Amino acid sequence: MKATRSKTRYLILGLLTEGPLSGYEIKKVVDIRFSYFWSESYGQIYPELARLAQEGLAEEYSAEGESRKEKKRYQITDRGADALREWLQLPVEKEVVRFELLLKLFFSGQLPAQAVADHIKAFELAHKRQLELFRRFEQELQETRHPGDNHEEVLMVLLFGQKVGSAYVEWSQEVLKRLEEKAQA
Amino acid sequence: MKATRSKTRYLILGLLTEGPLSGYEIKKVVDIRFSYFWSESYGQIYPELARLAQEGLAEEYSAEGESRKEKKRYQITDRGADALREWLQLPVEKEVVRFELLLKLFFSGQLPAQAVADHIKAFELAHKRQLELFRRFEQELQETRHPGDNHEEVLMVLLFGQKVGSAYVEWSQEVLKRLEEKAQA
DNA sequence: CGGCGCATGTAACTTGTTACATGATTCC
DNA sequence: GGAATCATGTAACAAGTTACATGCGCCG
Repeated sequence: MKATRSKTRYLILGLLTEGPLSGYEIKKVVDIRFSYFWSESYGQIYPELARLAQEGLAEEYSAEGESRKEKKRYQITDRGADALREWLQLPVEKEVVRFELLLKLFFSGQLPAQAVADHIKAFELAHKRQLELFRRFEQELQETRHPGDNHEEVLMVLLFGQKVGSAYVEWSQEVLKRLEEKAQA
Repeated sequence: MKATRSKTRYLILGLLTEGPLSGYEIKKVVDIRFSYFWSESYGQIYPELARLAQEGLAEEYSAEGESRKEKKRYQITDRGADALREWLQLPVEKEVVRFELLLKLFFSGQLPAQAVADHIKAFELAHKRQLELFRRFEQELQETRHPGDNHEEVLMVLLFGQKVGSAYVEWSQEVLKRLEEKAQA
């Protein structure tokens, strides 16, 4: 059974439903907007765009007014939109996560207590910062919303980041407390 | 820069600190105990065990009393323990997560509301079940604890699963509520 | 005109999964 | 005796990252 087809193509098709984009722009959007739940590299994006074009799910787009060459934008085709919808309806595969931090915590008996605490603190700090970014992004969103966009969806995805991020931070604080108690015992 | 070395070897070394194990047993432990934050396949484990043995970080272990052949257990060497400790102290790399569910939610404008709700419900159910498993595992732990084991560490890792799992479930419920409101509007 | 950011792409590599081959042992 | 599970391993493939090559256009 070939369970997994790469999801890169559907990410691309999804983004193209909002308008034509180049490979470079796709990478930008993913890095900036999706960073907390997705990632893609150029090595994935460019070949996949070429495949999509070859299979007729996307096609090169030439702007009317703009004679800007050197920017190869693609737009989605009807067949591409069908393929996207089909995939959207398929059940979500079990997500595979790998938390190096938890591995290190699990085996931290081999280590001075301070070293583990440092790992946890770094994790806590990173996610506190991320929560701050979420907060700012949410405000930004409230100011620019207008009907017809996918605002509600964006907010629900954002809420995921916020809820999970908060759980990370709370957990960090609880664990740091326990590590301290343990050190004093 | 070659940032990432595979972490499989450190997982193995970590498990071997608690006693000799075979490849098959390692897979079992990871599947049962680590499933919510780690995964490994035989295709990773067996070759890595061979490499560890070749590099002198682990070695084949022959049980004294047991003449059970067909079971190739490995034990960690001093050099292996050093390598593990060294890795444990290195900063944790940024975890890469990919949530297909969020991708589908993000693009769900292309889809009937019911289809998205089904995805969320499946996610909610899966994590509710997982929380139930956590609860049972925690009880089991309380009954079998004794000094010298890595009980505190196990509990802290478990707490992560519980906190994050709860966040997943809460988020699901909030999103389902929003989807319903949206459908009625 | 030099450097930086924009932009496209690819080749080499690493990582990881899956499917298969093979055989022993256990339990019904 | 047949099914399930224990057990080890590998080969083929899929997925994904990184580093590099290349060149344009703009700004100071």
